[in-house]
Order: sequence, then structure tokens, then C-alpha cells
Amino acid sequence: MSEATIGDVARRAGVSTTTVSRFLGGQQVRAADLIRAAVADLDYRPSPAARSLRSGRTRSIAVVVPDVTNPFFAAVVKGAEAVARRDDYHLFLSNTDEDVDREAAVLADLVGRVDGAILAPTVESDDAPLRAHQAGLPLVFLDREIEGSAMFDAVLVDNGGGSRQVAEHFLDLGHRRIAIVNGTMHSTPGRQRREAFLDALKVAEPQVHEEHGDFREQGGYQAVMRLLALEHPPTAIFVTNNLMTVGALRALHDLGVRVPDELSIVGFDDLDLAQLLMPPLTVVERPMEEQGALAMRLLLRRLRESDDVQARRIVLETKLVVRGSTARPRST
Amino acid sequence: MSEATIGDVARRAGVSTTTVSRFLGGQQVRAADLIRAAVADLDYRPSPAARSLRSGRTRSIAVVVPDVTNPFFAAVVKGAEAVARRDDYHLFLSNTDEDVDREAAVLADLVGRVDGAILAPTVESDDAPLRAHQAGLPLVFLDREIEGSAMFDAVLVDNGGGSRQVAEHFLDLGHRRIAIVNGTMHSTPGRQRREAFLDALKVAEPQVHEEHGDFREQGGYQAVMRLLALEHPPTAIFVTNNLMTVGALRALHDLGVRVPDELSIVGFDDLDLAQLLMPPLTVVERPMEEQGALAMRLLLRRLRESDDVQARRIVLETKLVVRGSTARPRST
DNA sequence: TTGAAAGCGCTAACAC
DNA sequence: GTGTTAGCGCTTTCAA
Repeated sequence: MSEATIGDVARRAGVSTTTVSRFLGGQQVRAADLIRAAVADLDYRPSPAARSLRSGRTRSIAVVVPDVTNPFFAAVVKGAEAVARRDDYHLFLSNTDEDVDREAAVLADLVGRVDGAILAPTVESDDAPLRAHQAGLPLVFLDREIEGSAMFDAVLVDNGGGSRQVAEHFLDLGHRRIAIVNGTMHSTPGRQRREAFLDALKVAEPQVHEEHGDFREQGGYQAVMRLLALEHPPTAIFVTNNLMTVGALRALHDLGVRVPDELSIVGFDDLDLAQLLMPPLTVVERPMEEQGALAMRLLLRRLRESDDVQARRIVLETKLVVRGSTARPRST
Repeated sequence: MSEATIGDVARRAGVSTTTVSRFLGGQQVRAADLIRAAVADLDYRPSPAARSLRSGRTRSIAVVVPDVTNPFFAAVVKGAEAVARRDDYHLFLSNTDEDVDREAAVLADLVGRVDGAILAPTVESDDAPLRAHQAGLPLVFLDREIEGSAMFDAVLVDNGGGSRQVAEHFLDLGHRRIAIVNGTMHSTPGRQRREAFLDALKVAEPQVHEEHGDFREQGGYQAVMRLLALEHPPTAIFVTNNLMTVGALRALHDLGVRVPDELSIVGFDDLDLAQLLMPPLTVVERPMEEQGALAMRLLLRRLRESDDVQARRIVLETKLVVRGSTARPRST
């Protein structure tokens, strides 16, 4: 057991606990060497609980994501953790499983337990984050927002830009029957990717089908199954997140649809093996670990500053990476 | 701010703080209804810091993994988090990046900050975990062990079984020039997978090449590059983890090697897209989220019991899933 | 079943 | 630059 307390150190160094506390806090102290020695001898480690109770700060940050097994969020967590560690902060992780109630419970519970949270909210219409903030939880939004989060720091991506590039790419190739597999429309990426894509298609007035998934693999699978059961199935599909793309590819595989000969497909977010598929998958990509790292930097910075500093909002670029899963439609 | 303290609640309910504390702890109390109402009215939330300071417990558990972006560890974290949440525990996450020093620092730092930790140690020869345990940190080992961890709870997998199946599969197909791409030999999975594989090959005395990676993608890539530069390259390769398998596949792709016509390949741990590759990848699989969930259950159980309960060790099965990336060698 | 009182280990006023 | 003192919010003796 780490038994030694600050009192033990003080006694051994022949000073008061205050002096030890000051030394620990980085202040100038005459007995620095003695204290250092006492700390080492006793293997003294300050009690985090006592510190928190007294100071009101915990030196830990929560990261609240819908699903850590989504490679995007795993990368975000990794990036955030690295930055936190460098600043001697600890990381709490919460999985909401894309469940609003769970998210609300988690946030309420986090108040007072961490100094702040990075949040990728499940839906845009929930006000649990606002309540948590009012209860004293500094918040940075990551990748997704909620109504009324404009005054918060946020690290977002240009969903519109990437989606528009996909639309233009499809049109350039000559596709006129185009489909989009949407994620949750209540989430920022779901909404933005859809809107920008549909908007960019308008210039050519193609036939557009929409299917709604839930950002999960199953959703992508079923959506594609439905699309290809249409009398005139699309010749090009934009799948708006990575997990649904996996499901979509599985569906195409099961149906024996040849890509890109019979169908062009583009995913949002790169996948580890995307380049190794036959054909290699065309995707919209964006920096992932960096997004997490930036969010953590924003949060730590805000903790240092007064709360009334203006909201900092970072929007990262997205980029269409054309590989082999898109081609001209066969009939053209 | 969550301002209300237990004193406020007590006053409002007309009882002592002791009684409120007991009520909160689940004991029978006469004024239960009044207290419940006061808690609701004041939106009272107990201070975690005060609780920890007084009780010595934090109701949080750390999970220490080499890399969250490895799908296996992401799944482990998810499984562990779900179980922890159900028991009202919080989860700290630490990434060691396969770095022993970082791991040692993390563990030392965790003492007193969490009630226990689930650890997937980087190497087998480090004693930092032992020191942390002696300092009072209950530990459960996950997937990997260290020298002297036999008295600890652990959730492992039958690395030998899966690897042996791969070896037999290769031999059955008629391969006689066989290679293994090892992970870190200082880790449990690295060592066990290698030993069982080589051992099972002995019956047929094939020509065996070994390459050493580090469980990362780059390592797999380079190992395969070296193997295929040999005068008589192998006709079958066993790659001993998922990340290295991705690298290996990338190398084969870059070299234009046709699988399984020119080369058979098997990976350890399934990948999201493994079934969609051309050909679908043959792999050794095992339950992943479950491994994390079990480790968390073991740990929570140990926290409830006295420390001298005998170590519980769970070994999960591994299974070879034959898909399309293995075939008879061409020359046969 | 209840309450009074002590104290977990630390930091922040405040006085020197 | 240093020490004294008080107290953060809770749980846990102890006695009733």
C-alpha cells in the first residue's frame, strides 16, 4: 500500500505540510532537496481523492463516444489519450452505444467526476449535454453537434465538402441512377452528408434513391439489399459511414454484384483493408487521431482559460480518394 | 454547479447526514421517502472525491492496453466497459503503445486512483505490474501474462490450439515450405503462437522460415517482403496477429502475388473485411468483446472477495476458420 | 434504527 | 519563504 501521506513527508523533511504541498505544486521552496529525498524514500504519492476533494479538480477528462469499436472513434480515443497523458491528465472512456438515454445518464454522472468531457453526441436534438454543462461540465463537441452547441468548442469535419465531391464524381462518371445510404438523420454527420450530397446532385437531376441506416453494419447491409431489389436499381451508391460500408460490401458480395462493373460504391471514412479489396474501395477520408487530439487540446486549453473565452471551432478537411470501386455505368 | 451536499439533503429531510449516507448505501431507513424527495429536489449527487477519500474506493477500473486502434483491443474495451457500467463502475483507459516504460509509468500512476486494473502487458519480463500489485492495485491479466503472474486472475486464449490448427491445415494441404511471421517474442501470444506452430510442424519436417514483426502493420509488411525475396520463398505463411496480417496482405498486393494460387496465408484474429477480400481470408478467431467482459467480471468479483481467494484463470477457445486464402501449393 | 463526532489527505487563506 | 489553521464532503466508528 502507498501508505505515506504528505504529513510523513513533511516530518521527514523537517518542514510543514504546506511547504511540501507548495514544492509539489512547483513553487520555490528552500528545503526542495530534502523534500525530494523524503518523497523518494517514502515512495510518496499524493492521494488523488484528497486532492480532488480539496481543489475541486480531478485531472481527468471523459471521452464519450457512440462506439469504440468503430475504427474512427478508436482513433479519436487514441489521439485524445496521447494528448491528455502528455499533460498529465487521465482519460475516462464511456460508450453510449448510440443510445440517447445512456448518453444522458453518462453525462449526468460525469459532472464532478471529471474536469471536462469530449462528446460525440448521438443525436442533435438532445439537451442532456446542455444540462451537464450548466451543472458545471466543460464540454467540447467532436464530429457531431447538438442544437444550441454553437457556443461550445468543437472539432468537426467538412462533411459537406467530401459528400459534394462524391456527388460530382458520380455525375462526372455519367451516373444517372444514384443512391445514398444515410446514417441517423438526427446526427450532424448524417444530416450534413445527406444534404450536401443531394444538393450537389441537383444540377444534373438524376434519379435519386435514399435508404436510411443507423451507422451500423446491419443497417448498411439491409439498405443495399433494398436498393438492389428495386426495379431499376441505382448504378452508384454513396454509403455515409465506415460501418455501413462494411455491411454494404457484404450485401454486394452476397448478391454477387460486380463492383464497379455493375455498381459503383463510395464509403465515408477509410478502412484498414479498403485498399486491399478487389477492387480497392473509393472513400472520403479525413484525419482521425488528429481530430481526437485537437479536441483534447481545445478542452485542456479551455480549462486553463476563463470560461467566457469565445468558442473555438475547428473544421477539418475531408478528401475523396478515388480508388477502384467507381467507374462509368455499364449502360453508358 | 452541483452544489448540494449530503448536509443539505439531511437538513431538508430532517435527519442526520449519517442517515442519508445509510440510505444512499442501501440500508433500511425510516425516513426513506423524505430523503428520496430531498435528493430529487436538490438534484443531489454525492461527491466522488469525498467518497473516495473517506472510503478508499473509487468505483473505477483501469483498462491498460497496448493499442485501442487494434480492433481486438477496441472490442475488449467495449466488453469491459459494458460490464463495468452495469455494476456502476467507471472505466479509465490507458494506451501504452506497446512501450514498457510507458506501461510502468501508467501502472505506478494508477495505484490509488482506481480500485483495480485489467492489463494486457507489453512484455512478459517486466515486473512493474508486480510492483503495482504490491502497492495495492488488484490486477487481472488479459490475453497476455508476465513472469510470476500465475497467482493472478487472467483471461487468456488457447493460442496453442489455434496455431496448431493452422500448422496442420498447411501440412494437410501439402505445403512443405512454410513461414511464420512472429509478433514480439517477449509477449505471451507471440511466444505461444510461435511455439505451438513450430511444434506442430515437426511431424512433417518441412522447411520453416521465421520472420519477426512487432505486432504492427509495418512489421507484417516488411516480414513478408523479406520472405518473398528468398531464393525459395515459402508457399504458406502464418501471420500471428491482425495488424501484421493487414501489412502482409498489403505486401502481397504490392508484389502482385496471387493468393492462394502462389501463396497461402492465414491470419490470427478476424478482421471486419476479412470475408470480403478476394479471396476471403482464412483466420484463427476467438471471442473478443467477451474476453474483455470476462476480465471485468473477474476483477469486480475479486474486489468483492477477500484477496486470498485462489486465482481464477479462464482460457477461451480459438478456432481456425477456413475461407479462401489457403489452398494446395501450386507445384504439388 | 439513529445521531454525534472524528477524520480520510490535501490545499488555500491568512498571518508571520 | 514558511507555518497554522480550517475545511473540502463524505463514511464510519461509537454510543444511545
